[in-house]
Amino acid sequence: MVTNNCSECISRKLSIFAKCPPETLKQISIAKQEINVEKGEDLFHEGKHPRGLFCVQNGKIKVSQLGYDGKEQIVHLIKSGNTMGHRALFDDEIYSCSAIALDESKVCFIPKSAFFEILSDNGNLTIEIAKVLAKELKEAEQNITTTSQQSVEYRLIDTLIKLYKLYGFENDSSTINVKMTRNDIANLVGTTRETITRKLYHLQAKGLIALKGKKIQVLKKKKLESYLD
Amino acid sequence: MVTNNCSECISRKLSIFAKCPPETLKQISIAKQEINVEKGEDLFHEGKHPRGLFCVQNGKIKVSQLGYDGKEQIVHLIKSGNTMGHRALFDDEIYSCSAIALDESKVCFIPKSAFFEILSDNGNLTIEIAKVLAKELKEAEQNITTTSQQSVEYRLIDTLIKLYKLYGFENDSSTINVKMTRNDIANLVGTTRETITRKLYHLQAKGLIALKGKKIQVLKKKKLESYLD
DNA sequence: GCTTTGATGTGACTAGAATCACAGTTTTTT
DNA sequence: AAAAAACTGTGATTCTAGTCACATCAAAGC
Repeated sequence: MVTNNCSECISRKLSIFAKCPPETLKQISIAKQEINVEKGEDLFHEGKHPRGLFCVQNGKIKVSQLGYDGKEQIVHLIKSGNTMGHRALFDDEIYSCSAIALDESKVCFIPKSAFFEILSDNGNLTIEIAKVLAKELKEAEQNITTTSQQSVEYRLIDTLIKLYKLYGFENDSSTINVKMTRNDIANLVGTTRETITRKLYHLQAKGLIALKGKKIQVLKKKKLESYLD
Repeated sequence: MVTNNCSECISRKLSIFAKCPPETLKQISIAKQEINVEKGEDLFHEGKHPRGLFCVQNGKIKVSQLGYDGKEQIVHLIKSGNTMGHRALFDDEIYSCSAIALDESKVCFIPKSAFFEILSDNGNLTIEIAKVLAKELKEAEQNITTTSQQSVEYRLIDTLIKLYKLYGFENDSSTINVKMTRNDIANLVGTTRETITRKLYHLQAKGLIALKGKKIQVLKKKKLESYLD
């Protein structure tokens, strides 16, 4: 098995390890193992005990939790360079979320003990993690405000914008570069599948987007974004 | 002016500074200043630049943000020992929330520069903050799921339970020890004032609570909590 | 005291979105 | 290629909670 060195990982430059000195990267390279997940497979599961940190080399992953009646709520979307499981490692509890690949993904795993050793050798890294947590907390708080105050249509537009800001567009620079089912979109927006179907058609009828199977093409980006003002 | 030493502060034992060595406490005691706020006054305000960390000695404070049409959403409630502003300090942006006293409160303020100096001398403290952020993030994520999946009645019950778990009961061990307006409760639950009025009366009609002006007495704690199963 | 302001209660009405049921379509598996 | 499974679209219906309007009540100030 070839184990790649983190110093050569392009995704690293987007991650909390971006500014790590070579020694730290070496430590991580030795400690880590690489995992490939297929679309639909999970990396960790709600209720289980965290065993380490995940750092995504490439792919797309949804982090979601279940409501009391089993309905999924997606609380976070992950792309290259993002870490997963840092929340649970500090909270020191069982996972309150599951991570499921939306696409074939390559992920590095750093076991808990090795991770905390690396942290104790590198104080700046703890600060980087605090920054990520702070950013995620801000986003979550804004999400609460939006969810409890805005209509489904507003939240859907907000979500579409977040999707292309996160995963970008395809070569045509207008088709959002992610494949999600209507159900996934509903579980992200916080509504039902049927309502998402209707609202997407409504946005299409207004000429803002074009539906191409599971892909969504954004026709009027500026106008779409102006809806949030 | 008498400046109290943090080593003697009872609220400290509940705070991120609980396990700090005496040297660190001395540093903080010198750097901090004490602030008294009256009910309704604010400690910091959405849009302003963070200047430091707030640590609450006693009192009750709401942390809220405004939706696009000016409607308030309370995203956090604060009691003795809690810190405020840590999120903004790491996120390094303007405040996305305001902190307004629900009651007369005494708060210590540690300027940003002093705070980061103390952090660099004490690596464990950064970990404590990461733990707080992780806990708050978990709660925020669960809040998202509840808000987007549950009815107002469920969320109101959930909120009442959270209120007495946070602020406790009065001497009768049944009246929740906090005074909030119907509007505050609505902005916490994520609904309107009128709906909160109606739902509170409904819970009273069911014999679960008794309304005593701005105070709420919990008559059937077990039964109330069983609604969330 | 009286007055003003803010907070609360209540009814009538409306609408946005959930739910249910089923047909049609796409994707995956064998 | 056929069959099975998963996903999507659509209509009809229901209902929760938002909105509006106004009366009442409580608290704070002069």
